[in-house]
Amino acid sequence: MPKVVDPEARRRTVIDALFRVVVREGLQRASLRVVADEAGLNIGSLRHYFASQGELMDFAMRAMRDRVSARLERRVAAAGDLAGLPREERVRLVTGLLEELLPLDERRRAEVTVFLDFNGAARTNPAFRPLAHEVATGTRRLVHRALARLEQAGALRPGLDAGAETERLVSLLDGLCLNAVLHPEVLTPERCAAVLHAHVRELTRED
Amino acid sequence: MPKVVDPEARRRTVIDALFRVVVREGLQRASLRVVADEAGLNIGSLRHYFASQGELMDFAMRAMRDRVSARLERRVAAAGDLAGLPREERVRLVTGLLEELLPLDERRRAEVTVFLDFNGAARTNPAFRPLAHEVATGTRRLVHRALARLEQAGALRPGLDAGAETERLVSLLDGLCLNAVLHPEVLTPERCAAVLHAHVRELTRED
DNA sequence: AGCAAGCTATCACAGGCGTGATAGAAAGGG
DNA sequence: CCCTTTCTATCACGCCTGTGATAGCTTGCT
Repeated sequence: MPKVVDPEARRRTVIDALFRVVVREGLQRASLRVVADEAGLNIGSLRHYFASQGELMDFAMRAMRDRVSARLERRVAAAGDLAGLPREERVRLVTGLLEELLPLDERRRAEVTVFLDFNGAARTNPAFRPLAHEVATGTRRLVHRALARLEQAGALRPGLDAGAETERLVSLLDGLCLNAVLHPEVLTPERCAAVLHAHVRELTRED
Repeated sequence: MPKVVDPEARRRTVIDALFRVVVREGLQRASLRVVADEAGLNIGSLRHYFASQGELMDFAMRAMRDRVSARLERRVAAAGDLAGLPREERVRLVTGLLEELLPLDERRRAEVTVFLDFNGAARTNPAFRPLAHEVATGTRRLVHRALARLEQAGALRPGLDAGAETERLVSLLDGLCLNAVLHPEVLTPERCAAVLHAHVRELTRED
């Protein structure tokens, strides 16, 4: 009966425009008017799909989380059951999974940039806090499981506390993201990956 | 001839108010009117000491940098020449210096919070970029020197690349700051310090 | 054809922002 | 005392923001 537009697709183009604006000019510049312009839409049209600014932001950030976590789960699934794999293969797979969290190409760079801005905003914006908290615990769980899988294979150096190492690795990854996004000329993707590799190598080194 | 107010002191009270606002409500909420209210000043009065918003921000961020770097230099000076000190003493001093960069008490927590917001803004605000870059290279230099001092004492594990370890330690510190500020309930000051201690211990461990 | 629902486009309003301009108060030096 | 400089306090302007309201267009079903 109505028009022929797919609302799902429309919302996707809008939040893609939002992400472009956030990456280019920051979250605080992502007003309804600016995003609408970026999407080539009229603001009234945009508001037909997102009743309010809060709704837009909420939808966008959930979409971002879904996109990333889908990629991570795909990667985990592709790795399959690690049981029976040789030690080096496990280390390689786990490292690849952790690399997925770093801004090593343009796509991941954009995602990480948005996440950083969003997390920063979540500190003072109560509306963002639940999702930010969820993402934080989600990555912790992922990293913890990654370390646990190494431990199961006996690939982890003995005497390491899994909890403490999780915290260390999570903070290292976040710090790498931060520096790679804010100072890309000093922390290039190559150096970024190299630091992660060195860290994992140290965790899995046998004495 | 004029009034009796010390402009230096006035500016300090203003930027202290600014810092309080940034910590409590974020950098983007730190408008001239809000900061003036927080300082108990009229906006016109505030503008007598800071001609524009840019000037206020610039002054505030430089003041923050000066405050932190002064504390760091004091600490370095207090440590004095490390030559001749026993290995464990060196490690202890270096660890203490690095702890100065973490939000382990309210003062450092406020500083780190402001710095994170400021750095985030610097990504898209050209006016902030020079100072943000300077701070970033400054911490790198500090961390690099700290590691070098350990190396001089033979306290560093052999086979470590100083440059790579600097990058790793800087990112770890930044990540710890980020998580401690954004998720204080999961990364408490104690855990934060513990992670740093574990890292330094690992760097200085002999096999 | 015509109705209804989905969609696009605009207008208006209130509120916050930085800033230029300006007027008045305060206070020490002549 | 008064004059000059510093300081405080307000007003107004233009811009941008989110949002409520509304009118008009498009499209497909009956």
